[in-house]
Amino acid sequence: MSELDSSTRESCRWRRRKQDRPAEILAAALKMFSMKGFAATKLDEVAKEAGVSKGTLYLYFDGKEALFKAVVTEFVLPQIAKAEEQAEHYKGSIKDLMFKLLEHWRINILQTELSGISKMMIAEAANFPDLANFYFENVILRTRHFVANLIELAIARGEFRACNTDYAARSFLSIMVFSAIWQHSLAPFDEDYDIKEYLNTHLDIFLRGMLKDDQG
Amino acid sequence: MSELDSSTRESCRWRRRKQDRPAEILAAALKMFSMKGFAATKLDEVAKEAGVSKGTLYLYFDGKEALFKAVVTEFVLPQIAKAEEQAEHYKGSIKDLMFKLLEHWRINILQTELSGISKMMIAEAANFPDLANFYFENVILRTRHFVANLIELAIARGEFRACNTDYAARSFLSIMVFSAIWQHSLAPFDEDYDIKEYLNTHLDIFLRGMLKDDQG
Amino acid sequence: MSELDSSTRESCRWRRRKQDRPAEILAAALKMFSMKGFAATKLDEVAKEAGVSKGTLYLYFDGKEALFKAVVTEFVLPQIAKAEEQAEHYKGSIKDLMFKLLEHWRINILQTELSGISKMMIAEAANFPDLANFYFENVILRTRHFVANLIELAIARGEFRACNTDYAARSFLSIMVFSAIWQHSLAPFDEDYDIKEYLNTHLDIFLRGMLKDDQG
Amino acid sequence: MSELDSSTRESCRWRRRKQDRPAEILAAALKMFSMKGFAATKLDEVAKEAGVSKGTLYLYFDGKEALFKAVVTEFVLPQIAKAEEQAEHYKGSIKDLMFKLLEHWRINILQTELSGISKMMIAEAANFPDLANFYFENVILRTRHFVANLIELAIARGEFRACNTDYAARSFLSIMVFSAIWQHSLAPFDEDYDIKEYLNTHLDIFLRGMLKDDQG
DNA sequence: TATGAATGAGACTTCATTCAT
DNA sequence: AATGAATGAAGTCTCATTCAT
Repeated sequence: MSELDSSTRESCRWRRRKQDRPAEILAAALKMFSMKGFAATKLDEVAKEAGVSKGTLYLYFDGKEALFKAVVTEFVLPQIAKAEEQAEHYKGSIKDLMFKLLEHWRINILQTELSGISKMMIAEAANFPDLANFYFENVILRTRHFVANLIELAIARGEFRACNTDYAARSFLSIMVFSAIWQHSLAPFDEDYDIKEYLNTHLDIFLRGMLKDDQG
Repeated sequence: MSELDSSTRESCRWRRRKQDRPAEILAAALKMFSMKGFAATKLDEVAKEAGVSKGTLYLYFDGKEALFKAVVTEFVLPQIAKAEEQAEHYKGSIKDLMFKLLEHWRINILQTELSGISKMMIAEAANFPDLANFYFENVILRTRHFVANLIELAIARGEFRACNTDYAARSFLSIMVFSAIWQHSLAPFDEDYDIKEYLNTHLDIFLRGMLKDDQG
Repeated sequence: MSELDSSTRESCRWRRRKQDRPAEILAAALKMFSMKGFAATKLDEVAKEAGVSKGTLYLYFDGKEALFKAVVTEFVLPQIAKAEEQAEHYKGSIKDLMFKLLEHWRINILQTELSGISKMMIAEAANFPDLANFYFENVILRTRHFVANLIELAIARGEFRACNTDYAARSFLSIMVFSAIWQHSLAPFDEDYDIKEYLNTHLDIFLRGMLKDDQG
Repeated sequence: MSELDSSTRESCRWRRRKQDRPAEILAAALKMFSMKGFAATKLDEVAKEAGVSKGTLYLYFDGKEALFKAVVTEFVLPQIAKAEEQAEHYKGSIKDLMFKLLEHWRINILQTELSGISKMMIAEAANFPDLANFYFENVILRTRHFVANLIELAIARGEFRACNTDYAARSFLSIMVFSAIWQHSLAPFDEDYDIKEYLNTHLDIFLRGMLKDDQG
């Protein structure tokens, strides 16, 4: 991996690329934190995973907590922006959009290290109140409004039946969040677990429950 | 258990309460572990919460890991037995039974410390593989079969539409598990969160999605 | 063991014999201390070996150190008295007396728990200076004088050649002490070790080295 | 080793002396272990003695037991090699060689910290069976064969009388081992103890007991 | 007298953090 | 910028000792 990458960057293959260091460290930290949790992750491991020395971590981050917070904030916001963008330009039924969103979620989040962030926040919310608050405001609330607006739109269009859009959005989002959490906890023990099937089934039930009777 | 015991120990107000110690310690440990996670919980805190000294913990449990495992195994199995029993004697529609189950879940689990166990297992599954496996087999699979059977019955009765019962059960259960996890993570930041409303909305959607068109 | 003993004492078989407690505890302590050393011996083990509760130890001894000191002082002095008495009444050559002494040593000390005391003192001398001093004065010096006197007598009798009796006594005694130490350390690994053969060979060499040339 | 290294590390007066640390720590550990025994030695003391912090010990050794084992194995084997080498090149009587060996033992072992190893093994053999076994095989048996061969040679040469060479070797070695043990236990209380006199007397007796009558 | 539950000081060990190189 | 040896605070665990019964 490093061989190929380095050859594509400038001409100095033999020297380590300093501009990539933060990203490499963040990726390593995301991997370790989401695997083992905050406390059980040793900075030694993160450093080794990132291919740097332990001291180097401190050149880029103020410490373990700061690294943890950086992982959450750096990786999570771009994803939300992407989702919102995807929705904005979408022409078609809300039902189809929701399907698309889940598919995107499955491919770009669930099946990557990014899904670990959900588990990390769940596990460490009580130990990092300010981070949890940031996450809640900027991730949870923002996506909830986003989804609630979609549902409202669907109701206005006559696609969904009238309902409490806020709680309907919570329901939809809990499908997504739970799938991410599961991925990083008990899914490894759940032998015949098929993410796609799970998401489709759950979305199917959700949509049948939301659509107006004359739809579907 | 408490009724009988209390009559025999009335006289010993001070120390020497060997019979009660394990339960007191387990309760304290559940509280601390579910609040702060395994690693972030100090045995000092558990001891203080239980009203004993640090050394006393070791009279009843072999160490921190053993205590953690005991918390999970001791508290979780009785709850499942209760749920199964409740279902067994139920006369009425599956729809109503599901409503009852969620209500029981809300009152006896979500609003007690017991809901912390779900978060603990999610957070520590990777660090306690054998415990996670035990939990998966004895809690997840068992409840999943239990719910899948209910759904199958509902389909046989013509109450629910035909579907993949295994994944439908996963959907239903993920509602429950997620509500527990939420309770111990971001719910404190979710100011206008109403558990009852959340559960009802989600169940409503679920049932609308499951019921045959001529039902409801 | 307890059945027989108790039946021979008074009539109360069912009650524990309080007058034996200290001796039972000392015997148990000697066993454990000589096996595992002072620090590695737990009072729990001593109590269990003695068949009493841990708290009972404190009724008879002031603590672990006091118990250790009692083991050394209680067991060791009677043995010396015995040896001295044996020598006093002996009619015969010093050579034969030394053989008898070693035989007595082998049978009554080496092959019993008592030999552990030597190892204990060697191992713990630096940690128990006052005990070591007591042991040195009352055991080492006393026996050294005793043996030196024997050698002096043998020289006077023309049985042994003239020599530094003090150091000759040290040599003889180091045979005895070393055999005891070996017994409780590496003898278990020394598969074809035969105590009797060892003592006889060593004594044989010693005597050949001490006897006047015309003796033997 | 020290010559070369010292020239390369002259400049680093402060920290960062990875090359020397293990030896410094081992020396400190040997001192403390042989003084106080395994259990009574605190790693704090070893660290202080070695001039490093407690944590540093763990950079070089896996823990207290590993440190103890390292002390035994690292210090003991070179000594045996030296003794064997000394004997191999010796021209002269076995009697003189034994005198030389004891002199070497006195100067290079007894009067240095190295003699503490004997006491340590005696004291802790039961608590470290695998280490004791290693010590027995590689130290005791090896030196016993070495000495037995010398005695056999002396007999073949007509220098010593015929005897059980194995047990004669045990006798000779027990002189050496005992002198080391004594050094680290009761010698401090033995005010007029003179190592040289002790060894010479004991060797004198041993040799008189071993030599053929026409020798000496 | 005897018990054994309870204690808490003290040891080993880990690991985030620092800093001279 | 990067290293990694060194640190020491903090946590887990043990066990001699106490004391109410």
